[in-house]
Formats: sequence, C-alpha cells, structure tokens
Amino acid sequence: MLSKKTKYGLKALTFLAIQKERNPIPIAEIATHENISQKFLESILLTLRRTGYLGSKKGKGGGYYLIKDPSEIPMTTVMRVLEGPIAMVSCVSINFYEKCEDCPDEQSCSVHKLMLKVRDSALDVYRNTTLADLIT
Amino acid sequence: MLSKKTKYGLKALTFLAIQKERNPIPIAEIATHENISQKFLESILLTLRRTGYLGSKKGKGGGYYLIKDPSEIPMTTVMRVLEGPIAMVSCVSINFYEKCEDCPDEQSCSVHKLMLKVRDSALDVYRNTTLADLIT
DNA sequence: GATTATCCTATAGTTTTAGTAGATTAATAA
DNA sequence: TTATTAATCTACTAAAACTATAGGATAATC
Repeated sequence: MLSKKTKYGLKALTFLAIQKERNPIPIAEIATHENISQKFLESILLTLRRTGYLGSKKGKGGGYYLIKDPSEIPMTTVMRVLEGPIAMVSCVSINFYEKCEDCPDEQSCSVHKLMLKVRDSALDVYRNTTLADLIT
Repeated sequence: MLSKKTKYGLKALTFLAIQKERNPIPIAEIATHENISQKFLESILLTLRRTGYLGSKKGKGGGYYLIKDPSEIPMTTVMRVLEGPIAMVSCVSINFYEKCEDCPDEQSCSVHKLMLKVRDSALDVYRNTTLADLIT
C-alpha cells in the first residue's frame, strides 16, 4: 500500500502544479486545501525539496513553489524520494540494491524472477509519467 | 516492499512445484530447504490453502502438495491471498475497493490517476505469469 | 496407543507509519 | 529594531503492521 506520506506529497505537488503563477504558497494553504495535517506536510515538503524540483522561501510571502515545469518532473524521482525503492525486493532494486541473506542464488529464485518483471512494469509507468500528466 | 509472508509463500510454492512427484511434503522439509521459520511457514501455507491450489494431508506421510498444475496457478491469486490488494490505493482496487475519505473527487485526483496506471501494469504481469513461469 | 504432522488460537517483540510538540532560523514589513 | 510570518530542525509518541513464537487440538498412520 502507498504510504500517506507519498499520497500527500503527490497531492501537494499537484496543487503547486495547477497554480497559474509560480509564487510561493504557504504550507498552511496547501494543507487546508488538501485535507492534510500541516505538521506532517511540513516534513513531507522538506523531503521533496531534495528532488531539486521544489523551491522554498521563508517569512511573509513565503512558501513552496515549483522550480521546474511539471512536464519535467518524472514520477520515478518523486516516488523514490517519498516511497523509497520502486522494486518490491531489494535484490531487484536499481538504486537500492542489496543481496538477500536467505537466498543462495538470485538467478534461480522465483521471487527474484517475478519481482523483476513487476519492477520493470512499474518503472515503465513512472518513467513515462510526469507531474503534468496527472493534472487534467 | 514485499512482505516476508509473500516471499516465503512463493518460495514454498516453487519448492512444491519443482518436485517430480506430487506426494505430500512436510512443512519441516520445506522450511529447512528454504531457510524459513517452520512455525511462520505453517501459517503461510494455511493461508495459501485458501486459494484451492494447495492440498494437505495430516499424520505420517503427510504434508502439502499442489492440486493443480503450476501452469494453472496465476500470480494474481497468489499475490492477493498473501500480500492483499494488488492496487497501491484502495480507490483503484478491483477486489478491495474503498473510497478515500479525504479525497473529494476520484476523477480529478492525481494519486488515483497515477495508481490506476501502476495497478494495470502490475496486473498485466501477474495475470500473465503462472507458477510454471517461475521455475527454470 | 504411540507417533507424526497439520490445524488453530493467542500472544509477544520489533519495526514502520503517522502524527505532535516545541524551539530555531530567515525574510518581510512596520 | 521590533513584530510577524513561515520555513527549518530535532525529538518524541501513539498506533498499526509485520514477524514471528508457544502451546494445544485434531487427524492420519503404524
């Protein structure tokens, strides 16, 4: 299941993306509009800033705003930052690879084989979907 | 991330599938061979029995065995029984649908839109992969 | 009747998730 | 310079989910 962190993060990004101007929007405004706990959203936006797609400004008139065009923001990055690895097992992860302790041989492992397919299909979706595709 | 329950369940099914005969195999044997806690595997196999693909026999000479041919066991069923919904949010789930409390409109929700694509791509993999495809 | 192995229920320990609290820093405006 | 606004940062807590473990009941075989 998708974590609320990711869910809220995506909603916040969408909210910023549909704004006409790229003026800073305070966290409080996003939180109210999307029914999210403000404090929780605070930490989520802080995390999202690491993608480099999001800028922030302190003080009056401050808030968060998109640095890049929504069409340049791929879901691969967003999902990895918020949700973590796209793969469902670490032994098929591209960015977070780790060998399974219990598994003697990856090549013959049925879990590995199945999850490789699932990863590829998910990756295909995330790579070909940008924030722009999510706003009607 | 895939739960260990699902991981172990898949490994157990694979182990049963590669047997030449369809004789009952005791849990202990599967557990030893696949590095799984026996008691944990017990409950997993019990769950898996609900799919109808798995039979069991008590007492001496007993154990678990496949009822159907591996090529007739699709991953959709296995994943749903072990891991739960294939969808990452309940509002795009086919078998476990539930409306999101916080979301006023599904049609315009960006999370809904993205997760619908992800569900379809995962479903495509699971529907077209049987247990037979996972054994080399 | 002894042994073997599944079946079933309850429970405990650990980790992750979701959210809170409160203080700090930076920008703006008076 | 002071007040206000809003992001930043650290620490903590409650609840849920996950990963088992324990112990007995049931059923089949020898």
